[in-house]
Amino acid sequence: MSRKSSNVTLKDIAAQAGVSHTAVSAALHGTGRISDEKREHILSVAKKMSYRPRLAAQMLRSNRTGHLGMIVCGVNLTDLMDSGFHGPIVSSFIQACEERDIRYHIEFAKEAVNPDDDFIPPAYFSGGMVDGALVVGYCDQPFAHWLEHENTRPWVSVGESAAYFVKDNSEQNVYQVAQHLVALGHRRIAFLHGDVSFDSNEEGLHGFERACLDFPMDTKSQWVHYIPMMPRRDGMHKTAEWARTCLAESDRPTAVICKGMGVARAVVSVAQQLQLDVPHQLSVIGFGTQAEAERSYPCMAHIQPDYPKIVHQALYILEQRLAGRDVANSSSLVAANMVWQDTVAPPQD
Amino acid sequence: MSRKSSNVTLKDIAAQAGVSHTAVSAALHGTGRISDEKREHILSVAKKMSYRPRLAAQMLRSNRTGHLGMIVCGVNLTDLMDSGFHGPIVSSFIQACEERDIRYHIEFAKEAVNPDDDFIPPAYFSGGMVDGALVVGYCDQPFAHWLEHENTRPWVSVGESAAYFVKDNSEQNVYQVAQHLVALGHRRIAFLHGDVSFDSNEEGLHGFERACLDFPMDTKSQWVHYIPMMPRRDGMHKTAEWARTCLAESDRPTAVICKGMGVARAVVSVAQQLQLDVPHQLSVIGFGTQAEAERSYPCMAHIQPDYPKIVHQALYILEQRLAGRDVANSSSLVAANMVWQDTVAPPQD
DNA sequence: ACGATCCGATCGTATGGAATG
DNA sequence: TCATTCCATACGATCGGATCG
Repeated sequence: MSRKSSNVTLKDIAAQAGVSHTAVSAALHGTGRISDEKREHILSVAKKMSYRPRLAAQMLRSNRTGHLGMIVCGVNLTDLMDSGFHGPIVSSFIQACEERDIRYHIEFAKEAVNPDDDFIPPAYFSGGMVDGALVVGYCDQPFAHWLEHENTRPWVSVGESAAYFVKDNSEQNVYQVAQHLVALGHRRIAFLHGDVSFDSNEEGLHGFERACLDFPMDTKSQWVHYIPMMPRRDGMHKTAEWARTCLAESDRPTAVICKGMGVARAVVSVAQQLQLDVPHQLSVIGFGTQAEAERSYPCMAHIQPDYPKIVHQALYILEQRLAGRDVANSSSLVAANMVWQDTVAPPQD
Repeated sequence: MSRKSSNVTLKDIAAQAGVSHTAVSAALHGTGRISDEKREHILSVAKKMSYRPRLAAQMLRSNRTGHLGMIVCGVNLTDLMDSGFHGPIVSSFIQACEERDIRYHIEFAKEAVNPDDDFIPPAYFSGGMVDGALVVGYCDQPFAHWLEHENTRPWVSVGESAAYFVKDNSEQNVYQVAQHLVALGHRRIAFLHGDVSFDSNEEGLHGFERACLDFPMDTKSQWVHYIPMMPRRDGMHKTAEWARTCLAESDRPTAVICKGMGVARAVVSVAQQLQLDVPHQLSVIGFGTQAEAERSYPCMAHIQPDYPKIVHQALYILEQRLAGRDVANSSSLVAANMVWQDTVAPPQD
């Protein structure tokens, strides 16, 4: 029976050390109800027997787990790691928890295939294996309802509005990118955006429109263009088509803001084929992570949501709620990091 | 006390339904010791009270968790998702488990900072929260020792040799890429490889060397070149430098095999600047995922380790061991998927 | 004798209160 | 009185054995 735990328990240590199992428990927890020399002895025995507490027993007994959860919604598992949002958020969460020695568990919300299926709540969260959780992305209706009405544990939303939430300030980010380009001398600026049914894309578009009103920018309707991202190859070809058309004209844009690093790469590639120098004759900026940007050649200027900070804020709010404290700011918008390397410069005539 | 579980238990349901708590348990499990009408009644009550079993209690009582673990080693958390290996493996594992309704937990091995620190075993694995685990990547010495001597649970290695392991067949993959290029008519083939202190890179290099012996290939020493990947920007610049030198010569290579998609992109970009047509005058292939390949323009030919299959095999072995069955093949090498789109063609004179 | 139902012990840990010196 | 030490119990689900009609 290879699955048998064969694990050392408190009793085993107690027997070995000649004390009661409660003494062992006390020793391991540093609750001061035991003499120093006995504690030391017990600890050494425990170490020798390589004792590991049984987490399930601890959780059951203490009715708190000391673990936090992350529930990821609305992402196709095939491209979790390619998602410009979910991937980095998950990654930042892991990193934040490891740094603070918080135990954590990540799970994925199951979306109902057809509407009359029973809703299946996230198992760890509803099974009491975590004290609270960050909920990432868009929750579908049954899940939102469940969170609201049947769930008693605290949670904080990441990326979507809710009672407690933290998200990227997409509107302001795009606005600032435009501002920066204008300050460099750009007037003709294009914006290739993503699906506006996603909040962040819609907000980004608003930011661009606001910039058009506030700054001396020339725009044409075909310069604000929607690129569908899926399937990916289509998206790339549509981008290239757009670029071949718009960049060939004499009053072509001098800068292009691209939602997505792939789109930005396609624009750069077409520009080079048209003998346009990047960045001096055309500046290009992509939304995406630093890693993606630096795997482009030339290294792409990029706007990267501050995922670590977003997660940090969300964890802070969650911990306040777990501690039963009131939270002053129940929501926050986090500014992105912008890096202007290699593909952005003042425009050249 | 918002953390209080406030969860419905078997007893609550029993009280509500006017039966004993064991009857409820029986009803929920379909162990046939209860009459159909009572079972139905109990189930309806349980549903109405939205009962969720307490996982910790189940695990404690039954001494088996029904959960599998994945322990990820030797990756800097900052670039988990950018790692061409760990990211896709984790992603495939999640997907495989979700598809099969296996519960799972992913954790990251803590590497000792200095050697005399006590080794900290992975908490979930050693805390009995999983029945067994896949161990991904290179385990450092203390961890390997712990797995071997202090651990009693079964595990299967992914990506490194061990008693039970599954990994990518890097040697054969590169060999086959070369074979394919030769068959297309290529003779002058370059290979930009990664750090050979990683097994997979070393094996890939061996595969290339074997191909050089077996097939009619012309090689020069500078065509087999090591590109350090970190820091990333340096890697890209070194690649570009190499390409500017080697692709300008009259007897330039007609095909380049690149370890890493960033490297491949840089080669394509320099080639285009040198007015070389890709793929007709230069074929380029990168190792990496389909998603990365399709975020390049033109879409990059690529070699993608078959991560889903690797994980599938590893899970199979693990499940065999958990069931106490003997495993016929305790190890396996998995062939990669190769896609020749857009950047590979027969050479043109 | 048999199906339906229930009781009680159990997993490993944590803790208030009792007993020890 | 006080510092130590230990006992009994509870957490929630499971399952062998006992009970009932």
